[in-house]
Amino acid sequence: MESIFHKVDCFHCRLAELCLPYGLTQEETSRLEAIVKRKLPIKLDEYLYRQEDQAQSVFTVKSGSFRSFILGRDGAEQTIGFYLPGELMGLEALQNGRFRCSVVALETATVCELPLSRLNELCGKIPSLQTQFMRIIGKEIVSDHSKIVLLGNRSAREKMATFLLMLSRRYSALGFSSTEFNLSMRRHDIANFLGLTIETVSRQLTDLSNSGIITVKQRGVQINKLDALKAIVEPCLPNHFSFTH
Amino acid sequence: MESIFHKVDCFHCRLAELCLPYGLTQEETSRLEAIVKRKLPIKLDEYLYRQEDQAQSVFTVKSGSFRSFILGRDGAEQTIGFYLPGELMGLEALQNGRFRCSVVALETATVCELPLSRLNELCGKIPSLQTQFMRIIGKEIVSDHSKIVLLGNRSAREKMATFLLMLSRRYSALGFSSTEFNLSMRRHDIANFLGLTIETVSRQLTDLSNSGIITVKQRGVQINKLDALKAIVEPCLPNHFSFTH
DNA sequence: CGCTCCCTTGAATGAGTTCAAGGCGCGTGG
DNA sequence: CCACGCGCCTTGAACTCATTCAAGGGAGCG
Repeated sequence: MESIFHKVDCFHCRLAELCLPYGLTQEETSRLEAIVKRKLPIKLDEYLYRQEDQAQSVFTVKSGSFRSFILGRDGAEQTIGFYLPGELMGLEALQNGRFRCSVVALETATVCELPLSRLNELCGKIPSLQTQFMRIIGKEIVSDHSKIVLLGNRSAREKMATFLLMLSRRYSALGFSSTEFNLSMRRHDIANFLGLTIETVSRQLTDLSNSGIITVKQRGVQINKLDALKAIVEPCLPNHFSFTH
Repeated sequence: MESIFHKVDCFHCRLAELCLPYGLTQEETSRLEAIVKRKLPIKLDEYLYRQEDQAQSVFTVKSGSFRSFILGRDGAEQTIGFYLPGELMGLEALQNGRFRCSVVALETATVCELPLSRLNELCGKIPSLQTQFMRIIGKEIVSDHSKIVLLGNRSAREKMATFLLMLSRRYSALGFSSTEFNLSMRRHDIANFLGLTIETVSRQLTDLSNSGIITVKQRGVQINKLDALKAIVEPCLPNHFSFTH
């Protein structure tokens, strides 16, 4: 039974420096480790949690990827974001202890579960954990603001290019190739996230492909002209922002 | 000189229960009060802070209102949000101590300045302050997600109706009328916030006005048929959300 | 009175959507 | 091993909602 759970070992986790243990001593890390709950792997299209669930915990992605979305009364979804390894999910629950969106796995994935009560408690005791938690929260807010900018006034082409560059950037931060990766999400998810239709996303991808900037093969994407892609996006970026790694 | 500064008295502040002191004892409140810095009033179109400024503090609105926006390299602005009394500004600085957007006053306004280092410190000492800070952060994240939903897949009419209802709701939480208020922002700001053009906003307002749902007179808005306005928006809302007060 | 800024209105244009059809890859079952 | 079906994606053509372009109105202020 034990073997199907992933091991909790924050200190040796390759994601530690993107995650809560960043900046903690080995001793502090093991105190954090002690509150992490093990969890069974989550399979494609399974829910990690659902909108309106009572929230006891937040979660970090250990492997695989997730999509979060909000469901309207009319049944329409709006995808809020995608989560890659090292990223923290469920922060919206800080408001009142309820999740305000649903999260599903885009592929088989594992997570670390962090009970909120114990995490808060520990933050009071370990100042550098408190600091790092705040940094992660700040990052979430900054990232949400970028999404607002993206959705607000950008053309389909700019949205698509930005989306690819954001992924490239995040994969590269994880030590993967920044020019070649697989999209774990469906076209439908991308479209919904970008505020476009699936047809528009498809057309944008073929356009970018036809101009030689990228190569698309199913879910696989290869960026051939990173500069050209950046050139599409650059004028929209705030000065403080850069896709240069 | 002293008289042009507003007095810091969190315990008697009418906004206390929307703000950080909520849930604190009188003694705890005065400890919080002690770290609040006085600040000169900010006039129309003046900056509270600018994108890329070093961030020593976060701010709560004491009176008046603000607009936050991100400036792109091409000079294009994207309005991120509007702030009314009791709301906390600058949380994005938690990421790395820099502001990631600019904030300008929409009218003469006053703020309470909270130095981040001292606030963090105090959060470690007062658990209920830590809790309330987290609640406010959670609220910010939830609100950003609502904006993403709003910008993602909504028609101009839905956007406009949602915008008016959001304001109505927030004014009512402040003890003002939920059916009659003045817009402190220009049409341009509304348009930019909603991802529309100024002309479209203008047309939507006249449409709503022509159908008798609202009355518009310059910046003044009166909601005549709250239900009709809600009916435009309802189908898009998540189940957990309600404009009922 | 004559500016300027802010907002409204009308008509033409266009980017993205909608509708419709077809293709491709993959798993299942004959 | 092939045939079939299904989910996912692409492509084309018509349409539509919001934008763009252009002009004018009205409040506030020197």
